[in-house]
Amino acid sequence: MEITALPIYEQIKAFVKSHISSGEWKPGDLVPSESALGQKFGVARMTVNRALRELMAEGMVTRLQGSGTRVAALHRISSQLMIRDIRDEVVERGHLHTTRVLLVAQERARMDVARSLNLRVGAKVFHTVLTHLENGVPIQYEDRFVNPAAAPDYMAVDFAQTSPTHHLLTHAPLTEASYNIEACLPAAEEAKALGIRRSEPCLALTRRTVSGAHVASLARLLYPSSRYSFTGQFQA
Amino acid sequence: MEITALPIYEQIKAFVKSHISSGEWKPGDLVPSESALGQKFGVARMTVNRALRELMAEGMVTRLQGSGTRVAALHRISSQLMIRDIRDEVVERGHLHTTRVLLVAQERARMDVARSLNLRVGAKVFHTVLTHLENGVPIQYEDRFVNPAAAPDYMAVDFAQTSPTHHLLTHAPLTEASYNIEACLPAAEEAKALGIRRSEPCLALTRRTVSGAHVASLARLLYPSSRYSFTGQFQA
DNA sequence: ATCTTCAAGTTGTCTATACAACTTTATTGA
DNA sequence: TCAATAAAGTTGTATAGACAACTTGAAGAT
Repeated sequence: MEITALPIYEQIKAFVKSHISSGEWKPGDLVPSESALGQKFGVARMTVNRALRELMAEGMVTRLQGSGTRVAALHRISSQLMIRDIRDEVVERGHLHTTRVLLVAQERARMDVARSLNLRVGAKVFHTVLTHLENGVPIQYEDRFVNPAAAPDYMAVDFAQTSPTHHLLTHAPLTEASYNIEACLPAAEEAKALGIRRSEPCLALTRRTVSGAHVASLARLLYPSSRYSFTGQFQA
Repeated sequence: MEITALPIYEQIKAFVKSHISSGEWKPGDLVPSESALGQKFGVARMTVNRALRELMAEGMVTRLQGSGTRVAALHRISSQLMIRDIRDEVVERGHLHTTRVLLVAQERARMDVARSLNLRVGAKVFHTVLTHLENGVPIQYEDRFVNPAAAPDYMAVDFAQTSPTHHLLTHAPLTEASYNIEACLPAAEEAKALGIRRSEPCLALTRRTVSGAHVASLARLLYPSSRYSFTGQFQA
């Protein structure tokens, strides 16, 4: 006896999933057609359609109009990645978050910055550099350029209270983002700001965010490997 | 004149998205109800339902039965992460993929390996070490332990032809995975195998995969920072 | 042999309706 | 005043059907 009767489309999803993860239906195999499954379960085709459509969105199957539904060859798995405030992250762990502001300035865009922000060389940009500390220990060095058009009030923010990420997320709604993660050794001033040796490797996350018509921000976030790593998990 | 007439539900999604990303509808605001949007667009409620349901799956809105649809507070953005074969990745770039096999052995599990694979200390495990080369240049050092229960034929694989990832994905359907990304400096033998200096930082991806009831594999993948970085993008 | 055409099967979208489940607000009753 | 009830509005699920768009393979024509 079931405690909670799952909706039919969920039952169908579970049925297909179980055949896939048991290995009975292998990558490339045809999954029964919508009408076949509809008959089998005694439901309308639209119900099966929803089940298979959601399985496709989850990357379990591929569908081709006119051809059929097949078990996906790649186990593409989506992990819920968030662009989130490191302040929230620290607080969530029950720790103390503090900030050390190293630079708040209005500058003229160098070529690389201008290209990333989609501005002309020499255009006004906001530039901030700061470190985020967890219980007094530096865990992130944040070097950020902001497009004034996307966040005109950025310079007025008290970064001791409000993180750049928080201000941007609330004042420049996020529409698109791209990132790059690499390993590197810190430059002299970065090592000094983080309180680590220059030989300690770091994760460098470079992120470019778009808000509406503007490229809002270009950030380089540096994490000492001894104090931070990216982690995640997915489930099929 | 439109070249391709988007499906109505896509048009509705675009309509709602544009109001959100323009900032006109702020986080927490009520989105018009399904029936209201249905009337506005002159379509059935089911069509609007699909649009809003997909927007919820994308994290743009939250929905509460009986209450309504609201603009999501957090811009949660999901990125499609893949567990894929590095061989495919290289071939897709139009380059030559080769493998250098350094170790294929049956061993007894050390404590850390046993714990990760959910086995007893001293249990039989398969252990492979190899480097993946792109156009002759080493780009990944792969150190992997495999649970014999999940992939009994693993030792018979010709790793010059078939990558460990490929064999595992096809013989031990993936149900769950967790990963950790960190920066590190290579050990002596790793640096040697990759042909880099010991001072060159690397990305280390540690991945644990589960297949059905078994923990299938524990892999440590090492990428020289000068030759590889993780990259991705999302779109709201 | 090769190309064309056609038929069957499949997925993609949309409708109009129905009822269930739930939330919120207003009304009623004690 | 407070609690219970009712009503209105909203989302969740499911149906039976319809037509469009597309793929595939078979039959037929050249």
